[in-house]
Formats: sequence, C-alpha cells, structure tokens
Amino acid sequence: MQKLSLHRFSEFVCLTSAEVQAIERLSVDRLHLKRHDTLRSQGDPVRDVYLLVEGWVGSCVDVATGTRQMVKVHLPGDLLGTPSITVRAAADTLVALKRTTVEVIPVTALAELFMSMPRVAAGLYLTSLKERVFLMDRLTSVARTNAVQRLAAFLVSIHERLLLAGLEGPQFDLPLSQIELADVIGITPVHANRTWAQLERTGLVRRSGKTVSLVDIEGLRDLGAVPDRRFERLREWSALGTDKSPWQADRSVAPGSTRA
Amino acid sequence: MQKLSLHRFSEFVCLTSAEVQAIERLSVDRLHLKRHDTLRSQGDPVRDVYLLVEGWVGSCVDVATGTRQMVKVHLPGDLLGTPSITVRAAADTLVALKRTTVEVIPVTALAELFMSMPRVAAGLYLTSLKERVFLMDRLTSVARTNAVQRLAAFLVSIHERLLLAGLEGPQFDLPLSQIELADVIGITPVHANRTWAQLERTGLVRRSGKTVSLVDIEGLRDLGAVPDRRFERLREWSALGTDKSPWQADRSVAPGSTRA
DNA sequence: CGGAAATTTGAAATCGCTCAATGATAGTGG
DNA sequence: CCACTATCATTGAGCGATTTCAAATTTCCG
Repeated sequence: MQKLSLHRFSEFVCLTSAEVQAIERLSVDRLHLKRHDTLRSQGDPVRDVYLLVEGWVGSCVDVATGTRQMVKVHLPGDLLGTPSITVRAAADTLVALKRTTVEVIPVTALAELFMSMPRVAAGLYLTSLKERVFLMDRLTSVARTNAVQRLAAFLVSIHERLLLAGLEGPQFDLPLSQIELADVIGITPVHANRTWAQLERTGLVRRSGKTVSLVDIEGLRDLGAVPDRRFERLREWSALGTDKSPWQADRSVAPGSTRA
Repeated sequence: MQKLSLHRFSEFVCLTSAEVQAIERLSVDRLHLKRHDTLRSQGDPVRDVYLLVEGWVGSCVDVATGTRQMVKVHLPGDLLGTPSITVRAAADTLVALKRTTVEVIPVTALAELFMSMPRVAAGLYLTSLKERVFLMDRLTSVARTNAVQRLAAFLVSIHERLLLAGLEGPQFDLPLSQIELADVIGITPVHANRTWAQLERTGLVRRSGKTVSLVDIEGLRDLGAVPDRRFERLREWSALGTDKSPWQADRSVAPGSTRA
C-alpha cells in the first residue's frame, strides 16, 4: 500500500509507463491526517485535489439547518475533491474517517496533465461519469428505500469496492461511527443504531466492534435493491489518441459479477 | 431555438469556430419525441448520447420495488445519457416530459472529438464535475430536508437554469405532472399534491395550471436551504491546449448571484 | 483512571405513506 | 365539435417509519 494506487486513472484506460510517471509527478506534497481531521472545508478556496493513498475520507455537504449529508465515502486510490474545481468555494467538506495519507495535487498540475495526455484525460472523464452513476444510485437509494435497505445497500457497495482494492472474503473493518453512518445513509444517529439492530436480526450481516461480516451478500443485495452496474473499459477511448504504443483495452471490470 | 444550443460544451471553455463546427458535425440523426416517449430505457445497450435541442427530458432510475427516482431534469442544451457510457447497460431511462427534439450522437463520435480536441474535452470534463456537484446537492436535499423544502429547492433550481437559457422574470411553465414531480423530489404523488398546497400557503409561490410564479425567490432559497454554488470558467483549462487563437477565459457564471 | 464521545434504549410526536374515493382535465376518435 | 376515456389532481382517514427528546450505559483516548 506504500506504492501509489492509481485506481481512478487506470480503471477505464490502460496506462503507458510514461503516463503513469506523469501522474506520479503531479503531487507536490503528502499530508497525514488523523481521524476527524478536516482536509478541506466547504466554502474554502479550491487550489488542490487529493489522491487518497491510505485511509478513508468522507465528503460531506453541510445543510443550513445544521445537519450534513456524507455524499461519498472515499477509499484508497480515489481522487478527492475534483467536483469542487468547478466552483468558487469548495462544495463539500473532506474529513478523515480514520488515519489517512493523501498526496496533494494542484489543480493547475491536473489541468496541464489533462491537456497534454488525451488518454489520461479520457480516464478522468470516464471516472467522473462513473461517479455520477454512483451518485444517481445513492440518490435513488435514499429517496426510495427505507433505512434497513439503505444500510444493506451501503454495506454491499463498500464491500464491493474493498474487493476491487484487494480484500478477500466477506469480512472487513468499517471505521465509521454510527453518527457517520447516519450521515451516509441519510437518517438520524439514533435511528442508525436501531437500523443496525434490525438488519442484524435478519441474519444477513454480523458485526462485532468495527468489524462487519456479510453473511449473505446476495440476500443483502436483494434487500437493498442494489442495481447491477457493470462498468467496463471502452475500446473507443483507449484506441484513440496520440500514443503509438500498443495496449490491451478490452478487459471489463464487473464489480457486481457474482450476481450474473 | 432552431440553432443548436451548446450550453454543455461552452459553459466552462470558450470555443473557437472550428471547435463549434466539430461539435455540430457529431450528430447523425435528429429525433422527435412526444410527452411520455422513452428515448432509451434502463438496461438498453448504450451506443449513443443525445443533445437536447428542444423540450424537457427526465433521467429516471428504476428501483426493483416498482418505484423510480428522477435523478435529473434535462433542459435544452443539455447533453443526455453520458454517465451510461461507462456501463454495459444504460443506468437510467430517458423519458420526454413534453414535446422534445434531440440530436443523436454516437459514443464513438464523442470519443473521437474528445481525443482530438483537448479544450472541448476539458469542457466535457468540467461539465461532468459540475453535474456531480448538482447530484451531491440533490442527494443532500432529499436526505436532509422535508417535502416542502425539497419542492422549494427544486423550483429555485429549475428557475435558475431557465434564466441561464434566456428566461426573464419569475414565471415559467412546469410541464411535469405531480406524479413526475413526486419522482423528482422523492415523495409519493399524493403527498406531492399536499406539498404543493402547503408551499402555496406560504405565499412564496403561485401556480395556475402548468404555470408557476416564484413570488419570493430569496424566501424560497432560504426555505429550501439551497446552497450558493458559483460555477466559474477556469483559466487553467482554457489557457492550455493545442489551439493558438486567443480567447477570453475569465468570465464567471454565477447562477445564484442574486444572493451575494 | 477520568472525561468525553459513542452506543443503546424508551416514549411520544411528526411526517410521509397507503388505501380509497371523487372531481377535473386533456387527448382521441367519431 | 362532442362524447368517451385515460390520466391527473384533490381530499380524507388511518397507519407506519423515522425523528425528537431524554437518559443510562459502554467504549475510547489521553
């Protein structure tokens, strides 16, 4: 995990070594955060984005009324804070959910990379589109399913992403407090507690401390009405561009493939 | 309105005439839809995206349980269906909310344009990031505010976008049925009716038939806890790239600027 | 060990949903 | 142009999910 994970750059486009090196040169600093530290607050000026090397970071939108919504839980390999580069003041607050390390990437450096390497640019674009699908599904989950279903869907989604990052088996550590979990699935902390108890009673999940074990993933997927999204690398975007070296560009990445 | 509106291409990057021409050459077909026609269904193969020339189109995610969530209401100038190009089967259903005209753009053509014109690519990327901010705010609205607040926020948001498209004044036509409105703000149709009545009782809005009149926009903005997002064109992305002609690249676009 | 934060539980209130029925409107074909 | 029909809007009543307020217990961290 000390090696930079370039998930978000290479998930749709296979990169050449020159491209990988260019990405690795983007960083101007490395930051270490402890749990609850704020990387950037909503309203702050936006000069940088961040590559999450290690740890978990939540992206939270604060509401005038005092509550907040965690619109994304970022895992290692994610590129953080990019949506805010389109606005004057950061749209969200980035907060560490556990001990975390990030690389700091100036927006100017990201822009230069984007304009000079078309295939990296395509990767960034497709990743952003994928995030939109993710947000669409989160919005649907919160708007149209009850608390137990949302929790089930969230656990499946996190587990799926951890599998892509190398996790094996149905068990993982969930560093979120119930307060933070409530922020994610759009309920109150008190109800998050009751919802956990209710979900455990179904027998589909077990938890002990911070450790979560998914007993019946298909059952959870059904309960949470998790849509079956099969993301894939697209020939159109890899086969074009200025680069002359050959690359394979057809392998599909199907997180929900246990289902098919 | 017969002229193509290129909102989504030019909102962050000022385009040269060569770039505009390349975009206009993308379309291979023009489709006319009447209200309730489906442009593309969730699960369909994704070969094209669509440029909305005239009309309104809803992007809906269906839930296994039978309900659906309209995750975006598209207005003229919007580029539709792009998030789905990252998945095997379309993530959403695109349905006409009134009489509508779209240009059909093959994904391959979009990819070629992206790989050959860096500044257009930057525009597409930034627009996609902006849509993520939009979705983050929608998610927050649905998760953290009540039905009246969501309706207020939705009306303000649509009005703001119509202003950018040339509308003048606080009045506009809302072609959505209450069923569709319920799909948008994440409630049931019956409750949408009561919510409209409740919002009208505040005196902040009036409606007669399909026509909506925002009596107190600031009041609605406060009620709906609408965040103040100021989108802006970024020097970083315009000033780079292969093009040699000069362009102004500093004008900010501030939809919510009445507030400041 | 001590204090702060997080978890858990109870009880009452509220918001939105469901079921059900009636009225209004608009599109269609004769 | 009108009648017919399907869709949409509206209202009532009861129910259920989630929130709110409050307090007790446990866990975590310095």
